[in-house]
Amino acid sequence: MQEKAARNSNPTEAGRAHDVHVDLIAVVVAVNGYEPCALTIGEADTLPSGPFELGHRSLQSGLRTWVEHQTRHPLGYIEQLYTFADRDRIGDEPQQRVISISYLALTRDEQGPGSSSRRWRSWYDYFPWEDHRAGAPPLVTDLLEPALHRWAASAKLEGAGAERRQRIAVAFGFGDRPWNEELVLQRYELLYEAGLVEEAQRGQGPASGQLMPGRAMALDHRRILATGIARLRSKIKYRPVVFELMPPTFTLLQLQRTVEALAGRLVHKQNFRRLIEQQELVEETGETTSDTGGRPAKLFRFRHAVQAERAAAGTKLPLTRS
Amino acid sequence: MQEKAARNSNPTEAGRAHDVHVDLIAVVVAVNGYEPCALTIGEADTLPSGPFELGHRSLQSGLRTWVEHQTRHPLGYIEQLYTFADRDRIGDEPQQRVISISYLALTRDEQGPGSSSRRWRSWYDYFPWEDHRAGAPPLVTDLLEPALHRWAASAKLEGAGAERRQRIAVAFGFGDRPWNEELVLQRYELLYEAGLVEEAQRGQGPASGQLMPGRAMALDHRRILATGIARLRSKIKYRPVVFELMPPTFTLLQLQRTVEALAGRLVHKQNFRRLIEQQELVEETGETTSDTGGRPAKLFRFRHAVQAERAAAGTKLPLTRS
DNA sequence: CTCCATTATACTCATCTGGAGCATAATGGA
DNA sequence: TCCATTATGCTCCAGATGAGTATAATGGAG
Repeated sequence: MQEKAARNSNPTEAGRAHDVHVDLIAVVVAVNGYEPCALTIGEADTLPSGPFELGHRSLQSGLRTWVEHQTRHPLGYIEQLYTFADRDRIGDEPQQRVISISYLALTRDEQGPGSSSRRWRSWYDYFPWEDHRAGAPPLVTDLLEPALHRWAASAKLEGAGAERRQRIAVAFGFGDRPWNEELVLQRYELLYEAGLVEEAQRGQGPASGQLMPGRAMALDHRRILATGIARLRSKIKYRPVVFELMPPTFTLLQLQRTVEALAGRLVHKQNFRRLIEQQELVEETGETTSDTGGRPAKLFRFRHAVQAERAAAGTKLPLTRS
Repeated sequence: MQEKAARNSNPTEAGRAHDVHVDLIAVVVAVNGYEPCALTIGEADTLPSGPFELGHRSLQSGLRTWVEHQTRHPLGYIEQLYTFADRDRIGDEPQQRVISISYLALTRDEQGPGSSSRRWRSWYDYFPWEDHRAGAPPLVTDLLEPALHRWAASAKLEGAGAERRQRIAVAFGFGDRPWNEELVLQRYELLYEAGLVEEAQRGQGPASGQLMPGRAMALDHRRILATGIARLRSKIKYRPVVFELMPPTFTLLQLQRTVEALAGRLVHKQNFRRLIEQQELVEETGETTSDTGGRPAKLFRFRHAVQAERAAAGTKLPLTRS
């Protein structure tokens, strides 16, 4: 009844509202051996997914069902990423509309049974330009930068070249700009726009032009993966989500290496510890391990209590205290 | 073809994937007279919305079409909010599944023609407990706090009461905890869970128990509005989106009052200016106005260039510089 | 057994940033 | 002319952050 009130007052609505196919799709992340990995299925590079059905209690539970069926891998933390619809990028004419509701899930790779259909692959296989842990990869300055600048130079409209150059510089940190690890999606979309990734050339006949290194994925899955990486890189900075990827106990260096794997860049060791400890995110277990070589390291565990205690603001407004 | 690869490897898929009705729904925000307003339609408290159709080029353009048809109001900035599916909250049995893809849009109230079907209403009409510009509203301590604590006390399971009390304290800033203006959705959901808002009692027969002040909305629109407010309150802190709500030129105090209207709390005047100016978000027009009383104020305009120049990180990791 | 490479952990120091408040400058109206 | 009011500039202080130095435990090489 209220349903009606909500829809009536528009002109083109003449009963021809039509239904749409809805897919649930997951970016499942784990960090294995300090490599950040995404879960894929089949031989193709495909993210786990499946249609949203009547039987599903909710979007999340539907997603859980699909992923666990397809990969035999249980999911822990889940959050919604984004809802995509314009699949025209892939080049298939939309006879019927498909919508993809994407999710980010964090787990650990407990090697259970049934791992045949599941495959972890480092996300840097798909985005080799994103790993700056050993400094900017040569690939960036040797291949990406010149290719992107050629694309900028090929702009037809007045001023469009300069605008492209600026977008490129901001996204990739060229010139004296800083590298911003969060701009994963912007970088991928720039490369797509410049025709430098395989997905951009699908449906265009035989491959034309030079492609940048990095595995392609099915459909628009690489874009969805980029969205997930960007979200995670952003989120680790203001929410204690890294711990979803850690074993129950760990050393501070293990924690640091995991963060570095995700962020794709190195952090200052002493300051990292200070940050973690002053926020009281962890507590000592009392045990130590010398598996790491050198002086034995204390083992810590996540203080689950912080989840409830805090809500983590992130002020950037000069609020008044009183 | 790859489509197939993506869907084949799951067990329950036996051709019975079914289609779903997809609605696009908008939280359209403007600040009128320092009151943050949402756009509603009809007599009911309903957000503008309409079904996603084959004719729509993309989700966003579909949304634009609906909102502009329903309200004759052009939209500027748009971003996706969240995709909702579990309408069971409203109490209607799902014969068919409905999915709502919600968007946040920012505009200014240029009073054009055809405003009959449009209606701006302060979002504090719906969430009176969210306006802390004049300090915590009496409503919070006089009504909400006792009612929520009664609910916490009514918990059956062991420990559940304490857990509820903690959630309440964090969400509303009780005890010596700080008020966090971003937790709009958590607060609404707590009140919903506690049965203190009208929506929670729909389909439950005649109203039972005491309701908190604040207008209800159709369906789950109030939850969607809460999501939009939360997103906006968070976003103004790290992206220059306020300017979408400002006239072309403005004084710094006008800008400040607008931010305060959105955040629901006061900011420190001098520090606010410092923040704005050091980030070079605005530039002087060279003119002044004395409409404000007292010493005439300089007029500023937004430096649109910053959109391109920066990408705004938000580091919270102790990165190494080299 | 000693030395050394390696990792862990504790401090120090300079700088930056954000929260607060004081002081001075222009207005219009009483 | 005085005053209320708003605008705007500047100082101060405390806590957070970036960076580096110093010391503590290990295991393994010689």
